[in-house]
Amino acid sequence: MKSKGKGSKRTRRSWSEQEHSDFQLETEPGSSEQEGSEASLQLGGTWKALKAEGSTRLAARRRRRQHSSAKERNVRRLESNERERQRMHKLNNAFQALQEAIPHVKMDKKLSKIETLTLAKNYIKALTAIILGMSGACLPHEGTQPEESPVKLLQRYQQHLEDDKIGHDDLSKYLDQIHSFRHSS
DNA sequence: TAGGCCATCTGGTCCT
DNA sequence: AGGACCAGATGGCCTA
Repeated sequence: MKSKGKGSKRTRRSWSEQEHSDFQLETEPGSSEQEGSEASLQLGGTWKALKAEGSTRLAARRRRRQHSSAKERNVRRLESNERERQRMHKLNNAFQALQEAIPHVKMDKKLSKIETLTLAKNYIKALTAIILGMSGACLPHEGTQPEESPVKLLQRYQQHLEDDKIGHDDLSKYLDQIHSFRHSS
């Protein structure tokens, strides 16, 4: 895993750190909040949200915001930041769990998020191909049964574990990917 | 040094 | 109304 200085992530000027300069701009009632928001959007280079929004909602939100003081908004923003941080941490934990659920990967290297998703997708496809192949082999009729429940498929898979019927394209693809990850690390 | 990846902040929208 | 979710922006760290 990459060693990333966690403390250094807060080097960007935060909302609360900007509060004094921002609040000084709020001298004219009714103009400060929205203008500040638009200015930040302009600086950010995105007008998508503004274009998409109706004027009614905008006005409602503007009224709502004007009722709260700068201090209250500051507190809500900080709370909101903390919630977002926790949400992202949970998301990262889920990514970590997913990575550990993929065999032959967790000991090798830290996968990026896109690598984790791609590998998991291929792994699922490989397992699905194997299970479908096995279930098809022991069915009385030709072909597979798409309507068969995953539970039944899993049961068939468990019944035929000792048959070792491996060798599908998806599995090869998955194994190739594992191999490339190992060699790239 | 450029590019990839990431954490965090932020404002908007959706949902309960 | 407030929290969850989302996407854009920003800046730091790491590696080729």
